[in-house]
Amino acid sequence: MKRAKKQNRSDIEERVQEFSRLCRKNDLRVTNQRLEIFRALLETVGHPTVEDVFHQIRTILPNLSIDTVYRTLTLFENHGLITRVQCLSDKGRFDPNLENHHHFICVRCKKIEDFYWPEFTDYSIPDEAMKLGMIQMKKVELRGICNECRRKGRNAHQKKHS
Amino acid sequence: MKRAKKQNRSDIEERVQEFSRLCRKNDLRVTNQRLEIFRALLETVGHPTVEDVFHQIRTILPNLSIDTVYRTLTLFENHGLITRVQCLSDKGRFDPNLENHHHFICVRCKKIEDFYWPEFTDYSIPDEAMKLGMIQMKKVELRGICNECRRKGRNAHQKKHS
DNA sequence: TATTTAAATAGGAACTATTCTTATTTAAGG
DNA sequence: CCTTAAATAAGAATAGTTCCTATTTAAATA
Ligand SMILES: [Mn+2]
Ligand SMILES: [Mn+2]
Ligand SMILES: [Zn+2]
Ligand SMILES: [Zn+2]
Repeated sequence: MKRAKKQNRSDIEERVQEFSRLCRKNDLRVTNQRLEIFRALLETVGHPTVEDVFHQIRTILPNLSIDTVYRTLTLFENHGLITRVQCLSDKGRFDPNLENHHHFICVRCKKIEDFYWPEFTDYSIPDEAMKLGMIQMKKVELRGICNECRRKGRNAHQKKHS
Repeated sequence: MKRAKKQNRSDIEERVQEFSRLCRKNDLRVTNQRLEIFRALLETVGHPTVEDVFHQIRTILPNLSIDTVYRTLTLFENHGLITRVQCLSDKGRFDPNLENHHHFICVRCKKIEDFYWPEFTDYSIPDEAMKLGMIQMKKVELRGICNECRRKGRNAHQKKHS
C-alpha cells in the first residue's frame, strides 16, 4: 500500500489536529494509538485494510495490538468519523474521506480509488428504487483493472479454487 | 431469507434447464448439487450468503458439505454464470441476476435488493474516472434502511464494539 | 448395459479475519 | 499529584472460508 502524494505533511497534521478536537467533542479520549491510526488512514491511498494500518503503525508503536486497530476503526465508524467500504476481497476496508465521492475498484489487486462526479447527485433515482426503503446514500461503483495492474500484465493475480 | 414470489416454479425450472445446458457448454459436469445450488440462488431474494444456500439445500441433500457450496459458487462465478456481490457485512453474497441492474443495501439487515435504471447506462463517467484504469462495469449502490427493517423499528439490530 | 476414469464430493482439519476476555496502563478531571 | 473510568495489549475464542484426501459419481467408451 503506497503513501499518498496528494496530501502533504502539513495538510495531514492539520486534519489530525481537527480530528483530535472532534474526538474530544465526541467524548472520546485522545490517545496516541487513535491519532496514529487516523494519520495512517490519511497517509495511505487505496483505502487500507486493518492489516495495512497495523503494519504501518507498528514501526512507530511497536507493541500496538491488532485488536486496538479493529476496535478503533469500528469506533470511528460508529461515530461517523470514517466510513467502512465494502470489500470485493474478504477484508474490511476503511475510508477517511467523508466528502461525497465514488469508487473505482480494481478486481485484480482490490485497491479502491476515489473519484468525484458532482452532477451525479442531481440525477434522480427511479421510483422503483425509491420504494425500497429510506435511502441514506447513493454512490457509483466502477469495477475494472487499475493502471498499475494493467502494466504488470496477467501475472501476479491468483483466483480461488479451480 | 425469504423465498421469492416474483419468479414462479416453471420460470425457475426453465432457468435451471438453461443453466444445465450452459454447464455442459462450459465442460462442467451437471451434478445434483450444482443444480440445487443454482436453484437455491433463484429461489431466494436478497442475494443469499453461502450459509443461506447451504441451509436451504440441506433439507433436500442432507449430507451436502458446506465446502461444496463455497467451491461451487466460486466456480460459477469464475465461469461468469453468477456474480459475487460486495459485502457490507462480512459474508460473501452471490447474485444469479446477470442483467444490468443496481443494488439497494439495507445497512441494518444487510439484505441487498435489485433495481433497474436503464437511463443510467447513458450517463457518461467523468474523465477523471476514465483515467483510473480499464472500466469493466459501472453500478449504482444505494444504502439505507429497508421497509421491513423500518417496520420492525429500532430493535433487532446490534452493532459491533462500543 | 457394463466398464473406466477423471472430476466432484463429504468430512474434517487448517487457515485467516475478527471479536472477546482480562489484567494492566493511561487520559483527563479533581 | 491522585483517582478512576476508559483504553490497551496479549492471547484465547469464534466465525468464515479454504485445503486435504478418501470415496463417490458423471459421462465417455466399449
Ligand atoms: Mn473513498
Ligand atoms: Mn442483484
Ligand atoms: Zn489493481
Ligand atoms: Zn433491512
